[in-house]
Amino acid sequence: MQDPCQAREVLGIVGDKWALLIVRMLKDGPRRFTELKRGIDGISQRMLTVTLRDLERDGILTRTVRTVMPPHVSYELTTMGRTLREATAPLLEWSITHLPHIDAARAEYDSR
Amino acid sequence: MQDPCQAREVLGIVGDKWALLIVRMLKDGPRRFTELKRGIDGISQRMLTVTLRDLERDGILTRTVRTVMPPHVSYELTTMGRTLREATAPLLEWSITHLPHIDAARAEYDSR
DNA sequence: CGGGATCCGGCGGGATACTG
DNA sequence: CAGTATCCCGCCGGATCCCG
Repeated sequence: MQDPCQAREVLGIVGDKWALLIVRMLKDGPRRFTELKRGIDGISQRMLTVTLRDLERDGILTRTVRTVMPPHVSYELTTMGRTLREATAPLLEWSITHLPHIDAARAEYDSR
Repeated sequence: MQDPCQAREVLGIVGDKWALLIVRMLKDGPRRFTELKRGIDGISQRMLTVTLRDLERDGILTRTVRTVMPPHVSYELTTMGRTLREATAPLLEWSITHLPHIDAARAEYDSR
């Protein structure tokens, strides 16, 4: 709670603008690569791949490959991933409720 | 809760790796520029200025200037800023408790 | 003290083409 | 379908100098 250095490391995960969106998309169970790509508006296939690898490396999610044709790869939150998802839930709720205020504040700031 | 587009906008704030650290530093009341610079390890003067401006623009904090010599500028969370701080608290707690696990997961992943 | 202005190097990340 | 590989541009952000 009082160690800023530790907090900084985690912001390497959380600060990634795609990571939290991926974690959020996995909250109701495993998803396939293409499902994630369709569900996360604007993400390139490259960034989806890279971010998924990072999250797998960090132990946030697991990658399961079914070697058939066509391939079938699914991603699922680990136990730790689910706790992360819970920890970020308040933040996402905050987002929804306060975005109008933020937009208003910006508009007013810019008008000066 | 179910609008990913809105969530993305807020990640513009949260995704900034310095923003949350600044918000966190202001949780116990107003701080001066130099206090923040000293308190946030590794931040450059430029990024501190830029990030503070952005947060002011978004209505997260206020900037108060006392025109004396030497100048005295203090930053303080707005009401909305304090709610953001509360919303991010679980995430910071999560950080502290899970960082060892993340490091372990990384080490194991890299060893393969 | 708390910035603003400028320069510039690195890399984040998009677009495209190719594979098992 | 789920990637990898390559190219390449933009801008993030550090370093430095100046100012009220």
